[in-house]
Amino acid sequence: MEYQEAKEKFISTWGSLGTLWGINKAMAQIQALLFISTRALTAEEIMAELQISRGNTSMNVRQLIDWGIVKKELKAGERKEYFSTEKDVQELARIIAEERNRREIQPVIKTLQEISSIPDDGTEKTKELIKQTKALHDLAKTADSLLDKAINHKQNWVSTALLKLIK
Amino acid sequence: MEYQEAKEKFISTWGSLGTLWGINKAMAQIQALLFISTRALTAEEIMAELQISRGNTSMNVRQLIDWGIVKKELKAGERKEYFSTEKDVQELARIIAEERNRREIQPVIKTLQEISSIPDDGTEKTKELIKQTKALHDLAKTADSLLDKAINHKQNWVSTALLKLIK
DNA sequence: TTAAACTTTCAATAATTTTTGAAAATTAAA
DNA sequence: TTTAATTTTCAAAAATTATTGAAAGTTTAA
Repeated sequence: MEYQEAKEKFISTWGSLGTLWGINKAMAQIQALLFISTRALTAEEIMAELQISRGNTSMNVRQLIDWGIVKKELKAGERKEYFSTEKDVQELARIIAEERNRREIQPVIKTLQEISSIPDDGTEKTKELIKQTKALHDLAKTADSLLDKAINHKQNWVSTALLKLIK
Repeated sequence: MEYQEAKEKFISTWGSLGTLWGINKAMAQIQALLFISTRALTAEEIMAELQISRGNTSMNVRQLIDWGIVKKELKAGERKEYFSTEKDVQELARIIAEERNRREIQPVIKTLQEISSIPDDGTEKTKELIKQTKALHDLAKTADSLLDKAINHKQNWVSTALLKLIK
C-alpha cells in the first residue's frame, strides 16, 4: 500500500466512523484530511480532495469549528481562510468527550432525573419505572463524573485510567 | 407528571439516544419498553404499545437478541413468544460496551494498524500520515484495553474505574 | 394430514438526513 | 464608492435509512 491509497483508506475509515462520535460523514472526512495534512488547507483544497460541494464544505467546517476541533488561520496578505485541526490525539479525544457529554449525556441525565422523581402511586408498574430510571440515572451520573475527570485531566487520561484500573 | 406521561417520555428519550450506542430508534424503544415493563411482552403487545408494524417489531427484536440484550421466553402451554430485556444496568452497559467494541472498534484498530505500517518513503506527507495514524492506533489500543478490562470486570465497573481515577 | 397461530422475510414506500449549487451576503482591495 | 474574491445560506434534489404489510414460512395441536 502506498501513500495515496493509505490516505484514501484513512479518510474513508475515519469518515464512516463519524457515527461513533455522532457526526456526519463529510464532517469526519474533513477532520481526517486535516489531521494527516502537513499544513492548513483552504475550502477550495478540501472540496477538491474530498470531491464535495462548496456548501457542504462550508457547513461542515463550521460545525467542526463549533466543536472546537478545527481552527481558522488567516495568512497575511491572503484573502482566503485556511483550516487546521487539533493534531494531538489525546486533546482531540478530550474535546470530543467533553462535547458529547455536554450535548447528549447531560440532557439525558436531566430527563432521567425528572422521570425517576414522579410520585410513587403504589402500583407495581410505577415502582418499576422509578426503580429502573433511577438505576440508569445513577449509572449516567457515574459515567458523567468519570468523563468529567477525564476532560479536566489534560494529559493522557485514557492510559492513566487504564493503569489505575489494572492495579 | 404521572405514569403514562413519564413512561412515554422515557421511551422516547431512550429511543432518540439509540444513536449514541449505534442502534436505531425502534430498537432502542423496544428495549426501553421492556426495561420498564414488569413482565415479558409478546410481539403483539410491543406493536400495540409502540405503534409499529409487525415486521419492524420482528426485525428489531431479533437484532436486540443478536446483541444479547433481549431474551425469548416460552410459556408452557402458550404458542407465542415473550420477550424480556436484561434488567441490570451494569450488565447492560457491559454488554453494550462489549458489542460496540467488537463491532466497531476492533475493525478500526486493524485498519489503523495497516495504514500506519506503510513504507516510509521519506516524504513529509508520508511521515505525517504514519505518525498520526500511529498515534490514533495507540489511543485506540489503550481504549480497547480499558474497555476489555471493563467488559471482564462484572460488577459495577464504571464506579470502580471512577473511584480509582479519583484517588 | 390439515389448519390455525404465529413469525419471518423482503420489495415497495416513507421518512430522514445529507448534499448540491446558485443566489445572497460579506469582506477587503482598488 | 465599485468591484472582485470569498464565504454563507437555504430550497431543492439525491442518497440513505427505517418502516410497512402482505406473502411465505414455521410450528404445533387436532
